[in-house]
Amino acid sequence: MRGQGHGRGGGRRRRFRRPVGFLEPALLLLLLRGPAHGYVLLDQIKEFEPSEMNPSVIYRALRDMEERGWVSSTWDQDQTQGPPRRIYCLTALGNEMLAISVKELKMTQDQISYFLNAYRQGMEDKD
Amino acid sequence: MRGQGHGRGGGRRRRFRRPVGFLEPALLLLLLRGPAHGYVLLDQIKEFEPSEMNPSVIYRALRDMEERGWVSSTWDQDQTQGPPRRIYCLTALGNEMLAISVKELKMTQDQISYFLNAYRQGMEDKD
DNA sequence: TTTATCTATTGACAAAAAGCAAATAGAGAT
DNA sequence: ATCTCTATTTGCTTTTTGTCAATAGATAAA
Repeated sequence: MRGQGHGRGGGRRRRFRRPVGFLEPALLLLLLRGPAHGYVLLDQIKEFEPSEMNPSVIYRALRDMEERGWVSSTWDQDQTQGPPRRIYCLTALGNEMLAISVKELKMTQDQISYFLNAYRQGMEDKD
Repeated sequence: MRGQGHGRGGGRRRRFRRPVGFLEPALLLLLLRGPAHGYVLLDQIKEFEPSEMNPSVIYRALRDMEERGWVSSTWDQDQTQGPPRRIYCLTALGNEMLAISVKELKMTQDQISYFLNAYRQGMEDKD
C-alpha cells in the first residue's frame, strides 16, 4: 500500500472532497438516525430517492464513504435472516460532512430558484 | 450545419435522453433569449454557474446538443473581432427539452426541500 | 433433498459527464 | 514580427454513475 490512506483498498492520495449528488448525503442522514446495514438502507433510501436503486450503488457509496472516514462499519453479531450484515455508523467527520452537504444543497436550491425565475422571465418576454 | 447522424463521430443511434446537470439547461435558457455563439455564452453562463468554466465544456455541450437536435448552428456572416463564429439557435425540440428541464428542476427542488426538512427534524431529535 | 426465494454483500466492466491542456487560427495593436 | 484578444476544436484523463452477475447464508416448499 502506498503511504496515504488505510483500510479496504486504500492507497491513492485523494484531495479533500465534498459529498456529491444526493445519494451520499441521503445515506448520511439515514445514518444520523442510527446505525444500519446496506440492505435496509437500500429500502430506506426510497424516502429521499424514489427512483429504483441498484444495490451495488448503495454498497459502493457506503464503502467509499468508509474509505474517507465518514462512516465506520462492523459485522453484525446477531443472527440474521441471511448472511452476516455490515453495520454502518456515522462518524464525527461524517457528521461534519453532512452539515456541509446541507449548506451546499441550500446553495443549489438558490441556484435552481434563480434559474426558474429567469425561465419565467424569459417566457413572459416571449409573449 | 452538422446534421443528425453523420460528420464528426456520427453513426451510433442514441436513445432519447433528458437534459442532465445544470449546464445544458442554462445554455438552452440563454439561447431562449436569442441566438448566440460559444464565446459569448462562455461569459453569459456565469449568471447561472458562477464557477469558472473551461471553454471546451461549453463548446462540447453545444455540439452535443446540436447532435441531438436541440440547437442548430450557422456560421456568422458579419465580420468579427477574430475568427468566424458559430451562431447557435434554439430549435423547437430544444424548447421542449428546456421545458422538461424546468419540470425536473422543480422536482429536484422539492426533493432538496424534503431532505433539508428531514435534516432539521433529525437534528431536533438529537437534542 | 434439491430447489426456490429472500436476505446480504461484493466485484468487474462500461457508459456518461466533467476537467484539463493545448493546438489552430483570424484580427488588430505595438 | 510579435503579442494579445477573440473563437473554436481536439485529445486525454479522471470522476461519477449504471448495469450485470457472482457469491453465499437462511428458510420454506416440493
